[in-house]
Amino acid sequence: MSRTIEPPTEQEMIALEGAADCLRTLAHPMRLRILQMLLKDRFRVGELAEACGIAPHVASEHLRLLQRCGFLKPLREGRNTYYQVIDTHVESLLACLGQRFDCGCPTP
Amino acid sequence: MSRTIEPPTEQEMIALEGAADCLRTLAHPMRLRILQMLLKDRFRVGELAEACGIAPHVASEHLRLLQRCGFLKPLREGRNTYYQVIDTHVESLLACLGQRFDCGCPTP
DNA sequence: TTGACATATCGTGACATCACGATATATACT
DNA sequence: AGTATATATCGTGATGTCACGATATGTCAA
Repeated sequence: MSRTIEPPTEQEMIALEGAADCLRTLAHPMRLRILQMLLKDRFRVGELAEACGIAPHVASEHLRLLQRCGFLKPLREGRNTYYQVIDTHVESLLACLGQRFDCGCPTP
Repeated sequence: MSRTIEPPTEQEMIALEGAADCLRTLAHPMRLRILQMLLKDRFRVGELAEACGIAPHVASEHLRLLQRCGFLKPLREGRNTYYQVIDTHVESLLACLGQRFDCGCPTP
């Protein structure tokens, strides 16, 4: 009946908080769609906004959040900003999601 | 420069919303820890609470949320309730997370 | 039946997230 | 310089999440 059960260590807590932070960032339909697209190609903010049916400045905010988690990197070209995925784990995460739902990485 | 860009269809939106819902549920340090533990063994509510350093009724609430996403199933035995993982995708999802952070599925 | 234990639910207040409009910056074109 | 385009940032109000205390249900044991 009694198993040795320990509360989480400081280190464990930090890792869990980090993972939860990233998941919270992923946990938005439009941010998922943005990542979906960026896994296939690079896109400008305006294009992503259009593809999500949202205003450009809202897309910009989503991109800022995704960037903060280290998923994306902006690449400025003239007055356009292209975003691209720089985290290799994003692809496998979205692939896992795609197995459970009809989204994530649409593997053709 | 111009690519054909379509706003998301109704069906895509539903899939994305569903995925985001589940991610939002996963996106909590204690829920992640609960899933970690339940992937290895079955535990009672009180044990999970102790392992997370939280009050039993708070753990119960987390379990309810995880259950609502179809991750868990309760198994009543007397006055104890054991929870177990019933979604096969949880393991691979947590494994992906574990690769990026020092958590998820601690594969020994 | 009464009391103790395990779990679940409810109401509440603190705090975070979200999208919007307005505005700011930065670059290109003329 | 002056204007248009592309992104980014800021302030705000609506809505959602979280943990807490109090309370309810459900089960065993005496």
